[in-house]
Amino acid sequence: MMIVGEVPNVTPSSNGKPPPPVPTLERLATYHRFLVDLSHAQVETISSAEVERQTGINAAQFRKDLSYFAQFGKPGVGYNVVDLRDRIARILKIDQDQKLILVGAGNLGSALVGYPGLKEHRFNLVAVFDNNYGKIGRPLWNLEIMDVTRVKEVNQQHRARIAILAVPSVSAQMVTDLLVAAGIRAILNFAPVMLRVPDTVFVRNVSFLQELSVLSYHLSADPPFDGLSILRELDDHGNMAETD
Amino acid sequence: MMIVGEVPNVTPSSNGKPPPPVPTLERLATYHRFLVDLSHAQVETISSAEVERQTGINAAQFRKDLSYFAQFGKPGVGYNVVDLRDRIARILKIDQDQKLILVGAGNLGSALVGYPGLKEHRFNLVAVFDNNYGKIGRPLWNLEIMDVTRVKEVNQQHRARIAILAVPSVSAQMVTDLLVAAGIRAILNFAPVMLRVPDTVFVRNVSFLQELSVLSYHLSADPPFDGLSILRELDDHGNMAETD
DNA sequence: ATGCATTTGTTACGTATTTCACAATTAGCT
DNA sequence: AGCTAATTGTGAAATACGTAACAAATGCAT
Ligand SMILES: NC(=O)c1ccc[n+]([C@@H]2O[C@H](COP(=O)([O-])OP(=O)(O)OC[C@H]3O[C@@H](n4cnc5c(N)ncnc54)[C@H](O)[C@@H]3O)[C@@H](O)[C@H]2O)c1
Ligand SMILES: NC(=O)c1ccc[n+]([C@@H]2O[C@H](COP(=O)([O-])OP(=O)(O)OC[C@H]3O[C@@H](n4cnc5c(N)ncnc54)[C@H](O)[C@@H]3O)[C@@H](O)[C@H]2O)c1
Repeated sequence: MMIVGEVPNVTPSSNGKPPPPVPTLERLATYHRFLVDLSHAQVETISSAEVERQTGINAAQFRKDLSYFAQFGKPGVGYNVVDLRDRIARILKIDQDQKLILVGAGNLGSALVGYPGLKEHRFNLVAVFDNNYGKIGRPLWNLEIMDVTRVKEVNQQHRARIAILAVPSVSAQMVTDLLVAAGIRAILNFAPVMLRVPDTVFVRNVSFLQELSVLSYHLSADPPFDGLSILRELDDHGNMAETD
Repeated sequence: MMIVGEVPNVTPSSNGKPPPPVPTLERLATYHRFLVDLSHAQVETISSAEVERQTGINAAQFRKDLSYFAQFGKPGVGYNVVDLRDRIARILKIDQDQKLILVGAGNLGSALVGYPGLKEHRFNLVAVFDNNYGKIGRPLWNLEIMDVTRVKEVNQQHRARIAILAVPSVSAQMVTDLLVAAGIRAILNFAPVMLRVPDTVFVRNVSFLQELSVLSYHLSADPPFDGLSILRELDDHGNMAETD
């Protein structure tokens, strides 16, 4: 048994090479998004140095991240934007439709169900569940909210492997157990609790309160509001003037 | 100038000691939440070993995290739950009301405005902004949506230092510049883009698509849906049976 | 009061991740 | 074809982070 905060470092198709670090995988998704934008802007090729300039991610980091998978670029030239975009999509398996289910059709869950970014990344939300009888049977965007107790039965049809969990903290573990029993192998958890899952199941936690707390800490050295003194040093894009 | 993915490692009140790693700060927020729950359950004291059992975070890690700040526990006894909870709150500056503003009263923004967890952590949302004239002037929960062009003016009143950014990617940089000009020092960014900010401003990104992509990658070694074979090994809490 | 079982705080160690630095590769130019 | 400027891919060095191990501190039982 395992209690999960981070995803365990397992290699898909365990070969000889060292598995890519999880931070590399996270950045891969960032690169993908960035490359999508570049491709829309008709940019043909890009160098690692230019990636650094535009994203702030160190150029060597970018190259090393890619090196875990294959060779993508041409020395002296750079990377073909469309090619790299598609190859990263293949690595992350966001090049083909992937089914998702969601539990918890509340405030946050409803926002997620209507989020077009999911489709754009080929995540296909196929079912939404709740335990509130006032909600079950009602439509949410293009889906009908279903009884959470039917999740196993319903997922025998869909065979989704990823679930989004957007229920209150107190219910999160209970629902997780249902999801695991329904064959779910990966959970994106929005409740601020650590879930207990078998070690065959991956969990990633999203916690805004945690993020806000970290920001709050970082401000704690500062005066409550530094007035507008700093603003005099800023150009009209809000950036520091005169810095390289 | 700096383009931010992670928060730079600056110590509040730069003294001699090494600054706490950012992962430590993230876990601190997790401990705080956990301690709140324990205090509600009337638990008086807890040992690092028990923290490990209940959260999955290594006991030595827990002790080391705390050691960056002060001594909190008694050897042979453990930690006083309420005391530790409050001292972590002080470290993260979530022991006193902290003003927030939010830009982007869309799907996600609306869910966030109504999120009671904010108040519980003493984050006090004081103003909401949008650029859609159909929304400006309308109420959202207990606030009135204001014109984003007024953000600087309005924040001269409130003097909030933290902003939540929930606008579409294309607008994110533009709005960020307004926020910086309005004296905002920390941004929680939900748009899947890297923001350019002066290095006096902290940014943390929240990206579900990135999280989903990492999960997607981890499943890529597996068969599409591993049927129910695995379920035979699970007890009725969905946990692996017979694993230590 | 002493001894024992427990648990902390911290130093030392090990692993993971990032950054550096450079040989190797490519395209364009003459 | 050979030279040049640009840029990759990658081992090696540097940094950051996590884990283990243990002396010091505490409370409890006798
Ligand atoms: N709203 C936000 O902006 C926000 C932000 C950060 C984190 N979160 C977290 O996300 C989760 C959901 O937040 P929310 O604001 O949407 O809450 P909510 O109360 O609006 O929605 C929760 C939904 O879950 C359903 N639910 C409760 N128990 C259930 C169960 N056992 N099975 C199935 N469904 C069940 C409820 O009926 C409700 O529809 C919470 O854990 C919250 O802490 C929310
Ligand atoms: N909805 C989700 O569940 C979800 C999930 C992940 C990420 N996101 C991200 O969060 C952001 C918001 O998503 P959403 O679904 O709420 O979008 P949305 O379109 O529902 O809302 C965006 C809001 O921002 C406002 N806006 C646009 N330009 C603005 C500007 N220049 N100044 C002020 N306000 C402006 C719009 O009027 C709208 O009200 C997007 O970047 C999206 O990618 C959303």
